[in-house]
Formats: sequence, C-alpha cells, structure tokens
Amino acid sequence: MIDNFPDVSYTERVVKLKRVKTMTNRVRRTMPLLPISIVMQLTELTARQIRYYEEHELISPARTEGNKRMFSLNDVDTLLEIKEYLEQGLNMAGIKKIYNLKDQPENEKAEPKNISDAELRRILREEMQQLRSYERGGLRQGDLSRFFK
Amino acid sequence: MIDNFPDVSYTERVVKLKRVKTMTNRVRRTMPLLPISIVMQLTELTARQIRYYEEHELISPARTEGNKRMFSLNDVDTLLEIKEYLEQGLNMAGIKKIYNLKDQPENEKAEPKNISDAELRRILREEMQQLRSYERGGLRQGDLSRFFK
DNA sequence: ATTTTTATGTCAGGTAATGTAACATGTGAT
DNA sequence: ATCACATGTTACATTACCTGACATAAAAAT
Repeated sequence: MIDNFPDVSYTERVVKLKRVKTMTNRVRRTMPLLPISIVMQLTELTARQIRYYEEHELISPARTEGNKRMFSLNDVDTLLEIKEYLEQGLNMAGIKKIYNLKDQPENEKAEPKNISDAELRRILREEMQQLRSYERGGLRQGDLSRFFK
Repeated sequence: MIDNFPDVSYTERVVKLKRVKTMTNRVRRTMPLLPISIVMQLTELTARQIRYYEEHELISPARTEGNKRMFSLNDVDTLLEIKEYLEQGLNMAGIKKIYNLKDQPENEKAEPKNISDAELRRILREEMQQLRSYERGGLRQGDLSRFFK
C-alpha cells in the first residue's frame, strides 16, 4: 500500500500519506460513489422518491457523463433523514425548514415574539370596544371570573 | 395607582408593585382573554382553521363554563406563527416538529451522523458485490474516473 | 323571545407525495 | 454491432391532508 508512492523519501511519504488520510476523511463523504440502484437498497426509497427529493433540492447528486446520478455518503445520510421526517409526517417544506434552521441556529431567540406595547394596547382597545356592552351589564372592569370554570 | 396599596410602608409598596408588575408581565400573556371572533380578526384565520390547529394540539385555549374557547395572547402569537409556517408550505407535522425542536435545542449535534466504519465497510462491500461483474470488463479497482465529467 | 355567536360533525375540492406507465438514452455483455 | 438492462424524463392516476361550506345544537347577546 505504501508502495503507491515510489521514488520519494520517507518524510515525503509520510506527508503524502497524511495528506491522503485527511483528504479521505473529509472527501469520502462528499465523493460521488453510489449509483441510484445501490442508494435505493441502502435507503429503501424508490427511485421516484429519490428523484423527487432532488427536484426539491434536498440533495444534489453528481452526474456521470451519461447523465446518471451518482450519490455521496452524505447524500445517503440526508436521504435517511428525509425518510425519517417523512415517516413523522413532515412534507418537503417542513424538511427544508428544518435544514434551514440547522444551518443558522443564530440563537436569535429575541424573546418569544413579544407583542409591542402599542400592539397590545391596540388589541385590548379592540376587545374593549367589543366588551363595552358588558360593562352596562354590571360587569366591573377587570372581573374576568366568568371566563374560567 | 400607587394608592392601590394603602396602609403599608414605602418599601412594602415597592415590593408589592414589583411583584404585581412581574406577575402582570408573566401572566398577561397566558390569561384567557379573547373569544374566537376577536382572534379571527387578529390573525385573519377562520374559525375552522383555528379549531383545526387546536385539534392538532398546537394551541390549547381555555374554555368558559359554556364551553366557549378563550384565547390568551400567547395563543394569538402561536396562531400567527402557525399562519406564517403554513404560508411557507409546512404542514401540521412540520409545525409540531419545529416547536419540539425549539423546546429542546439540546445542542446534541453529536457529529453530522457519522456512519460508523463498520457501516461504511458494509456499504462498500455491498457496492463491490454489485460491481463484481464490472471488474471483468477491465475496470481496475479504484478507477472511478468514469464517475466524473 | 329572538338573534347572534360558537361548537361539532360531515362532505367536497385543491394540492402534495407517490405510484405507475411509456418511451428515450446510456452502458455492460455477448 | 447488437442485445439486455439500468436509468432518465414526462405524463397521468391515486391517496392523504388542509380548508371551505353547510347543517345542527347550545350558549350568549339583544
């Protein structure tokens, strides 16, 4: 195996081996390796489904010269995740959303969408308008007991 | 306003005011305040839709003695979010998933689902099985040039 | 007492996900 | 070169989900 690098010094060998190793780890998951038939077996998805998910840009498999799809291991992972989400009842839009959220979790919780005080005042004013009549009925402002069991 | 707390010392007043204020901020968003007609106006959703989302447990409005729904401001917020997600094409399952993810972001990224080496070996073995015949065709092991443009 | 709002249930239509079929093209085997 | 098979593309059929529309009953408002 190490003989794949002939005519170089030992240190050069080490460098090249190291380079190959890190390359392998990083690249092997994005390399187009698998034809659709294999991916079908691995994921238990139909070709129709796989092509449909590509249509929705959830995966982007490479193509051979002959226009055949070639999938990476990352593609397979994604397809397995998609399958799981589908089994949970999500649709394409939902799955896309999930991936968007994963991409930028941004920690922009920014409070649970606090309605501004202006908005709140508007809301309550509107309701007060609707409730005006109640007041005549003797219901004191702030008495909401009738709202609860 | 401050006269709502007679017969107490100034410091006691401050404490009570503080308590009232935090109470107000925390509670006013969960208090059942709004009948469905108002919520329809605020959210521009139909009653049918609102009830459907309750059916899917995305909201849980309180009920009056007469079994009428009474919504909190949080409910309104949730409905507005639901509406936004729906406009983005999500379905009920997707929206539920989003809320689940929000509840426990757990930061359990746990690596991008690395296939174990065993798994990887299994995959490659399977493909090799499929490719056995190709080898006879003179394709050297490891020659994947045909996979790329 | 009458009218209006709300609750619940059912049916129907539109859309999304998938299956299926028809046909063209690429590719290994002979 | 030709055959057989895998894959690609496109069109139509099927199914489930979301929503509108309608019917009926109970509660609340007038």
